[in-house]
Amino acid sequence: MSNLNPVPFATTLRIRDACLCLHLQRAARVAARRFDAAFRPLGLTNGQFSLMMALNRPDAPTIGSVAAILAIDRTTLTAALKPLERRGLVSVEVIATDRRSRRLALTPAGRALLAAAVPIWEAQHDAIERRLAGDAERLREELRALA
Amino acid sequence: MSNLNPVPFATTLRIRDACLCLHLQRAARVAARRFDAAFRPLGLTNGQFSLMMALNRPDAPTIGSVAAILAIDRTTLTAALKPLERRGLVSVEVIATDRRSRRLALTPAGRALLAAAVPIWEAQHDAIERRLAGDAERLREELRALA
DNA sequence: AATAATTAGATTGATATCAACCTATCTGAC
DNA sequence: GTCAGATAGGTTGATATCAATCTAATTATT
Repeated sequence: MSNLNPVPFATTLRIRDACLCLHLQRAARVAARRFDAAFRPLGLTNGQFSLMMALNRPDAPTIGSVAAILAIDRTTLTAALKPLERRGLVSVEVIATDRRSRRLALTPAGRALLAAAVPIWEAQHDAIERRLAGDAERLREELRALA
Repeated sequence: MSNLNPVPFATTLRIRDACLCLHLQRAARVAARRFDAAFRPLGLTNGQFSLMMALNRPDAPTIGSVAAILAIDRTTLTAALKPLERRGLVSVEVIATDRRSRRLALTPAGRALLAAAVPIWEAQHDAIERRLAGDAERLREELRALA
């Protein structure tokens, strides 16, 4: 009885072609692998690069605000900070005026590593933009609309 | 010495605005959360849905071919199959003519669950396409070019 | 037929991701 | 000042992700 109404193969093909979620996951995985490979000499992943870049601002942000910027769960960010803290690249401090909050900042070593990563990002990003059929800015707009 | 050449804040802003990798990760995470929430009553994630859909074809595919379709590592697929096998939704069998390979197939229960998931996908996908500023097909083309 | 090279997956270890649930802290209403 | 509600994070458990490394099986070379 459980396969009286199976999904027709034509439906599978239609969904596989159309599913923006799958297309996004695929493209995100490929891009992540590319950047991960490029950053590997520095011992960074693409996510760690984006996280550290989000901390490179005049006023040290909190966990919640960085999680919102990266569109990740707060608990994911808590976990992601651990290896960076262990390596002395990032500091996490309770804020005195609101002891619930944490102030996130790059250490000098973190700033130095980030500076070394920027040229790698430039090269990879140029390569990726060249692969696009059309306008990179329009793609970014669509991705922003989805996020 | 390690922060003699820090990354200027302007560079941070430029990279954060431009980085396609970050934009992709963000959009992929948001889309994943939406579909995960929609599929939750069925106990499926977006990735499990895409995986099962990839198995819904006349000729049972192998691990390597499905990994290529989904653009995931073979070892990731090996791990992803485990919970679906445990739940009796997917079967994994050694192929007699090439005992290195595995034949992946949906079970009757898997086909039934997939059929129940399709209307949920339809609704979510309509909602996502409505959020796009422009043409969904052009976005898919760009994502295909990147993957 | 023996052996080298290739191919298909599995295992291990590390990080990533989130839901569900928890604690600590702050703010507002009274 | 107390207490309820809201807010900021942390912890746990499950799955996701990949690199590095391994085994088993097949194919190609000789």
